Amino acid sequence: MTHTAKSEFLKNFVARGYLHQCTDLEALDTLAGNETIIAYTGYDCTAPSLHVGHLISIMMLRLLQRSGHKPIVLIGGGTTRVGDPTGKDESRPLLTDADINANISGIRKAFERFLTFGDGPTDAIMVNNADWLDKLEYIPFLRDFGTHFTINRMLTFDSVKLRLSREQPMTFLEFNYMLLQAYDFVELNRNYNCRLQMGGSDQWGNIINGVELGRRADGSHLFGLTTPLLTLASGKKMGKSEGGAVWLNEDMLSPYDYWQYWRNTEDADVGRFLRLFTELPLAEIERLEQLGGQELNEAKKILATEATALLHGRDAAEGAAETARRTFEEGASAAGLPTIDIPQAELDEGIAAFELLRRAGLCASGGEARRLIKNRGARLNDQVIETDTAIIGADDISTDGVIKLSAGKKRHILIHPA
RNA sequence: GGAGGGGUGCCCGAGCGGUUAAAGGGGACGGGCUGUAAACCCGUUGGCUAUGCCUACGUUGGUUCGAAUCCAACCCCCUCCA
Repeated sequence: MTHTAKSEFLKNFVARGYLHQCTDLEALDTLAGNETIIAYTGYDCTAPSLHVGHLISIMMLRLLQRSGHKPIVLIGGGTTRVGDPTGKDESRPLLTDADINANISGIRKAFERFLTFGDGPTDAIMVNNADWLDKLEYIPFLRDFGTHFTINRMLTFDSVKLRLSREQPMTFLEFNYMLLQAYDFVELNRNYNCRLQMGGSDQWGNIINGVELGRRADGSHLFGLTTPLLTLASGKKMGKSEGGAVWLNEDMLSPYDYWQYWRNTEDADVGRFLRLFTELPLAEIERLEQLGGQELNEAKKILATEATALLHGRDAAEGAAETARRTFEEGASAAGLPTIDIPQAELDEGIAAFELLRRAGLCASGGEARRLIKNRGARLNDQVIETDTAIIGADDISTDGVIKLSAGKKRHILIHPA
């Protein structure tokens, strides 16, 4: 990696820490300096929303667009029906077409926050590989493209090799995944003049296949670019918050909880995350990551607000910051915390504490709630709940007209009588 | 088709007739220390309108006072052979 990037896009790409591997950095840099690159990243639609694990690649597409190039978001409506075996020991359960379509519309939402879609030369477009994969004819496909793959080579790919070496089954369906994904690149190149595929480092093998297939089938010079696999400084996997996955869609994770996720970044990750997940100037980031000890918390708040603003908008981000400030720094039951409605009549009657914790979504079951209370981790209006059968009722409504229910120090819910 | 090995809780994995809601580890959650961090220490970890009841060791049936543990059939996975 001795090449020093000159193009706007790759200069920033490298400086902000997105680069892991590239098939031909020098040639890509030249291309980026001379013309508008059309590039794509593929997304499986196995869940109704993307999550923070996808964020680095979304930011990468955003950077691409802001550098004057054109992003294509490829939704894997077709490949999801096959299932990417990469990094998995077991086949995924096959999703129904209805599930897949519902997931596609959920996923679309997040992209609209980060990219500008439209018909212009650098406007992003979204395509679904089901549009061409579903129509493939078996024999013609095998004759046109199957001849460019040898089983010998396919067996050397990690996605296959790992599965086999661990004596886990891999079906022929899954084995075909890499052909189909490679074919996507060829299809996008032919129809949209797409030259570059980007993705996480775990997709390197799949990306290379596409690049090679394009060269063999069409003689095209295609490029692949990957980002590093992100793990936390402590070695843990990224993307868990108190209570589950960090989804991008607002209906699955509130802006407040999203803000909290970034606020709780480990010290050692702050600089890296500021570069990857915000658009603050690099000089500013360098200053922030110099902060030591407790002062680093200021940098974390900025990270949280900037990252949240990109996804949920500036207002929501500042609102979340303010709610957090009042909750954590003043210990108040700040408005803006996630809220649920409970009918006034039920509150008048009184609800058992364990039951309310479950209804509020703070605990998955009544038993879990009882344990939480036993461990002195449940609080009602900031007072520890002593017994699991305690009754919460209208008397507990504070002067703000709500009841604040907490599980641990960080998870709070406001109960609103309705 | 044949021979052998195997299917245990969120995951890995012990148990191989009763004291087993099932060792141990991981993960997760809560508490402590801190800075809403990491590391570390402690606790919890099937469900329920709960001193009891229900569900659970691939499935179904059987033996037994009693089965995750023994038997039978079936399903699935792995390895070798054809």
